[in-house]
Amino acid sequence: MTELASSPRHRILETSSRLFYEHGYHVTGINQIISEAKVAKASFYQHFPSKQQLAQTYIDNAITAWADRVEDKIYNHIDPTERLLALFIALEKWVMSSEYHGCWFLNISVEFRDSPKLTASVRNHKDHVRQLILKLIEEIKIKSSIAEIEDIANTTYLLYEGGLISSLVHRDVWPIQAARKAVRTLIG
Amino acid sequence: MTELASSPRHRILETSSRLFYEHGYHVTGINQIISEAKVAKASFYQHFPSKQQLAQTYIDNAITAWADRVEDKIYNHIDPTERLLALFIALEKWVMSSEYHGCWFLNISVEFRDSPKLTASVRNHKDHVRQLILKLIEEIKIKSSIAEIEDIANTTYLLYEGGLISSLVHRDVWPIQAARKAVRTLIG
Amino acid sequence: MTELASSPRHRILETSSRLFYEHGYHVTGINQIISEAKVAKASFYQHFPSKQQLAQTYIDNAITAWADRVEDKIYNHIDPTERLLALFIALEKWVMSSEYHGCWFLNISVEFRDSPKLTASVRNHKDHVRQLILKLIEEIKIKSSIAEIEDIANTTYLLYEGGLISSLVHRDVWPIQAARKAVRTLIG
Amino acid sequence: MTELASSPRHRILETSSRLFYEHGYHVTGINQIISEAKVAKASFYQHFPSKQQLAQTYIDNAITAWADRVEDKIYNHIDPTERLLALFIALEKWVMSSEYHGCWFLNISVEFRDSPKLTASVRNHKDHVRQLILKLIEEIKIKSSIAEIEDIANTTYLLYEGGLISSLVHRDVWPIQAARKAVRTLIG
DNA sequence: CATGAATGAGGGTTCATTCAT
DNA sequence: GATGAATGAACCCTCATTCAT
Repeated sequence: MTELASSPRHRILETSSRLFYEHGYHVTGINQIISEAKVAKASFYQHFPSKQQLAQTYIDNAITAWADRVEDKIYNHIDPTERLLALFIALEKWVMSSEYHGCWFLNISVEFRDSPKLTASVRNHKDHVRQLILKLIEEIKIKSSIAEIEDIANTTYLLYEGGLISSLVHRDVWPIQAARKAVRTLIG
Repeated sequence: MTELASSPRHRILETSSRLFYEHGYHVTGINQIISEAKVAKASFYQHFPSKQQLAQTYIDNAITAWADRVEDKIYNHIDPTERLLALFIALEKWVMSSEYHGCWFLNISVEFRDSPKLTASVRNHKDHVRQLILKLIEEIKIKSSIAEIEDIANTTYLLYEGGLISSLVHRDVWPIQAARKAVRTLIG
Repeated sequence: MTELASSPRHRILETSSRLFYEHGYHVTGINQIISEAKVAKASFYQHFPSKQQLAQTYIDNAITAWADRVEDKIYNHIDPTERLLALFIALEKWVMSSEYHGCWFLNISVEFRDSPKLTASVRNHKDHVRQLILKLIEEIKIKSSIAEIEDIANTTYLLYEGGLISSLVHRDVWPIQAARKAVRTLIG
Repeated sequence: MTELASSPRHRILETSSRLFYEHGYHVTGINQIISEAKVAKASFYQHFPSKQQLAQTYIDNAITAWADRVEDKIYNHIDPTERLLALFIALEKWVMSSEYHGCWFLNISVEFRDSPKLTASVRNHKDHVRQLILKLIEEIKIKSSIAEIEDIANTTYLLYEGGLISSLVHRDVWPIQAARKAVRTLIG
């Protein structure tokens, strides 16, 4: 941590992250952010040149935080299969916590379909997710061909993403549970 | 047809649908809509009581249009398996047309995560999609148990949704192709 | 009566009179009038060239109606003093009916301080009221000098007007009752 | 003084007070106010949350200013009777200045007959005026009974209010002069 | 480094009025 | 004579941003 918990910059980031995630970028105004973060308006622009730039920082931070959290969950386990399933179980808990407002990154992709830079960040992140899944599948199916492994990885990735978005749509945990079940069957 | 192609109401609907889909609801202003639809501002409000209500109409129309288009594509085929795959193939064509800006309904779900009414419309629609897939799977796997069929339907649905959202994220057709391949394997 | 009770013109007049009186001219829109009067918009403009012109008609009608109503109340009595007091008693009943929203004419004078034509109508009307009071005082104080009678008439008029406006301000009947008491004392 | 004469807030208040008084609240738009006050639109809303709230501030200020001005005029005199009449004389001068557009407070009561908060402010103010008159009458009629004093106070108050509103209606100073004459007679 | 006042452009909505039928 | 669709201007208000201190 390079910044104190109560630094203005930190408060802006915390507050805006919460608001962007819960309600969306476009419906969240600067005034709401600075008011809830208890920061002066000019202070905001001292730390972030624009709202758009804040969004970029928000994404970058979210990507890092995701990686940290998920790697924790995964490498708690030793068994390769359990490592893969940990991905789904973590998501289940999150969805059930009723603070789920969709996937941070998919939401951004949708809200910023016009912004090449931000969508590229999300694309890169999701590519990493796919690589991670691929690596985990490799550990599980060590005897399978590369092509087969890639197919399973893609399928797993799509089930994961389908679970992410459908849990938002249906406001229920069943999609991510169904995804886990399908993956379980898939990897034998 | 109750309205001529050039009626103001029709033009508003066409224009706003395009803009909402391509760029999003919140970044599209009334001024942009009426200017591109070549309609006076008060004419807009003669036909729609509010921008929010226009969004609701937009969704309802999109749901109807989706059903029409998809049932066409599906029931062109006789073979049950081809019927199911037609769902994916149609999507592939759409994504490849480079006019793909994500799923109309998932986008709405994300952009309106705070609006219970609109998200309910999308949820209902996606439930219908799931029912449709279930029906198609039933035709294919006539000998399987209900539980098995339901699992396959859920998996297929999640792959479809995963393909929809991932095609937007990656701006590529591979996700929906991978989904089709997985479904092909799944239904044997 | 030159018009049927349900003619469009009549309905417009009835509705707008009620709305203008209860809420005011400027806060009452054409749309509200035609909607409550169940009249098409173009029909409205067939009968009245403008909203302003409707206001003029509204005033003129109100003035006539006032004269009709008041002369009724007054000439029910024979005793000159009771005739004068009838003016106040009628007002008391109106204020107590809790449908009192101020004096039709004073309200107009205030709401249209910029419009010479409408304020002139009200001024003429109030001059008539003053003449009426003068005539009634003359009947009562037949032995007094003209100057004395004029003073009493002016005082009575001012008490009446003060009662009218103060009943609105205080939303209570006491002002008009106090005015009546003062007049009673005044005329001995 | 907490604000310089040329502060935006001050200019908004000065301009809107003038416009509200001269032409009325509902016919005065925000655009007119900010244009004449030479203030940006957003600056307006930095100082006042809404036009309605500006009206409330306008009333409160007018009430304070009234009290200041009137107490000045009254307590310039020592003789109790002259103190009471000073109330009427001040009004005469104002009406004759030809900048008279009615009583600030009565105008508000009429224009905002639907707004309980604003009418309550006016009602309170007018109650204070009545108390002030009562106090002045007490000083004059020290030998009279309480009931008698109250009657005289009420009558004086109603004559004052009648003079206020009738000076607007007739666009002439005679009503307030007649009111003064009546009060003169009344207090003997 | 931190601030609150000030801003231009635009947000969504409603106004009184006119037009074609 | 009656209608509902269409209009330009104006409504009140909020946006992301900058400036002077």
